[in-house]
Amino acid sequence: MTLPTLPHNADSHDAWQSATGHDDAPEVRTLAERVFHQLQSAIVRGELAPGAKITEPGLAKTYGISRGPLREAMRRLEAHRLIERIPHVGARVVKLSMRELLELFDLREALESMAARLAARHMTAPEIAGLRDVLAVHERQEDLQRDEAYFQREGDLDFHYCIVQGSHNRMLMTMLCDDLYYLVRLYRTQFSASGARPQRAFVEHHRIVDAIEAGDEELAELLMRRHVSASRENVAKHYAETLDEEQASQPRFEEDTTS
Amino acid sequence: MTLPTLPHNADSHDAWQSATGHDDAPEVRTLAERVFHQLQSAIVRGELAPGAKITEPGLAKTYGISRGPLREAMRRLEAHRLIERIPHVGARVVKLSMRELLELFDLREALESMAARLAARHMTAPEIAGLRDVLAVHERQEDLQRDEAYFQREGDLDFHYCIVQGSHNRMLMTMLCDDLYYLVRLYRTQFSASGARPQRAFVEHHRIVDAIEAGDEELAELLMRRHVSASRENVAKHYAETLDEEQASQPRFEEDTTS
DNA sequence: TTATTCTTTATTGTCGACAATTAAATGACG
DNA sequence: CGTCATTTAATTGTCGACAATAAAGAATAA
Repeated sequence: MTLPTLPHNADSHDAWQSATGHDDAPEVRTLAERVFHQLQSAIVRGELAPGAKITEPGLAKTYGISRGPLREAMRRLEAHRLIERIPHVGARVVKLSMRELLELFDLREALESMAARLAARHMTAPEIAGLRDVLAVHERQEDLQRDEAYFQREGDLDFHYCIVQGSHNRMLMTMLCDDLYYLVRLYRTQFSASGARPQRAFVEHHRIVDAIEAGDEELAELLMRRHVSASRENVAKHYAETLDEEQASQPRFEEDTTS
Repeated sequence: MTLPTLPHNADSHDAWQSATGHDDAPEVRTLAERVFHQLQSAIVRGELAPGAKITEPGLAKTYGISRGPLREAMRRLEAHRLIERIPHVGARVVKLSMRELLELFDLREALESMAARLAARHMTAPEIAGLRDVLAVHERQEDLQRDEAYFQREGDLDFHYCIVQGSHNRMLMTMLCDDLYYLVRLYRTQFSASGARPQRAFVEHHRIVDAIEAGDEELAELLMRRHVSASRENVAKHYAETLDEEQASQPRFEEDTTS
């Protein structure tokens, strides 16, 4: 075996460790990454309509870059399930069906309940304090603008975001925060989700934090599970008719808005 | 190699629906896809050593293609967490640490227990019959080559694969079968995993199928949870010393084997 | 000798052009 | 008039070359 005569080992190895993508500063060192974030934001905000066709020349012209970086950005969007691609055909912004939305809730129920359990096991005192602060901020916001504002923007996700963060499980964090939460946000814009059960969700959040603070893994998991499940049932009931309309309406294609 | 006969879907809309990636025929319609599968197989089989540096010109020359398709394949590998990339620096085959391996088990516990619950709810009679067949095949194989062969190859994964399939949840199927299971297989080659609890796992598998056949969601979920958790504890105990060795051994870099 | 700076070299990021494939448009035929 | 084959247009897949960046090595000064 040859001697490790590489003096740069230590530094670069640490660099690889921290390269898993959870730095505070988002990755914007290349054109492809910048366009990826721009497109991701545009899709989640609804600026690119669900089902809209995406053409590479169109977007390349829009963002003033070549097709090379754009294709890489689109590959990442496809991996995050924000667009769908077919070889030699093209790409479209993903259009969540009711079925897929419910599937998404099942995933969240499984993963976030696990996150809550791990959070109850691993969260430190200052982390829990920070979580309380998040809830306090939400309380003021809710007190300010009354009803059904809690779920509207990032507020609710902030809470779940912190829980996942507290699980200290990097893979779980990546999977939920980097992948699924963008789909959740997309659904909210797509279904113009007026979640509309603010105070109840708010109470549930508090209960979950209580369980985490008490270190009660079982309870934290159970409460989070109910919380997500209740949200799922709420959506399923509220949009029961949407499922029918969806089947009835023809698969009308959104036109390309880029060229 | 035979030329891939492409099953051409007539209705383009159905094509979009089925484009989520669960066709029986793997997607090999483009160079990038072909190289992606080749690299994926090479990594999982250990032909590309964990931590080995990957250079684009090297691989492009090896596979006889340009850097364009290769970069797309690498992007997909990165999304599947089989390689790690740093802008302007390069890519390496992922090197699972013990911590990440245990994190992976937590994920599997959450997702597969949910899959078992959903399977108990949604699996049809013929699907359950097929699952029994899988177990029967395993029984013969185990009967043939006695010990610790069950976990070695695809055998164990086949079972879990079928359960996930039975959940009828597309997102769950994608997440487990297309993403995580390749990491699991990678870990087995990387840690040369002699799982070594064949008959017990075999019994557990049977119990799980029983619960699913009975339609007992709660029990199926609980048993699958215990099953994965037991596997996790088994690995954690068996490789408790590996964690120390890992910290002790210098982060020796695997050299590039492509050029 | 050791640390620092500069040079060199190799790899990655980006671009424009060409080839392959698909979907739509046009025309012929029953 | 409807159906099928052919042509046409546009988009995607692929390639090679150039520019930008970072790591490795050489040279200089303390």
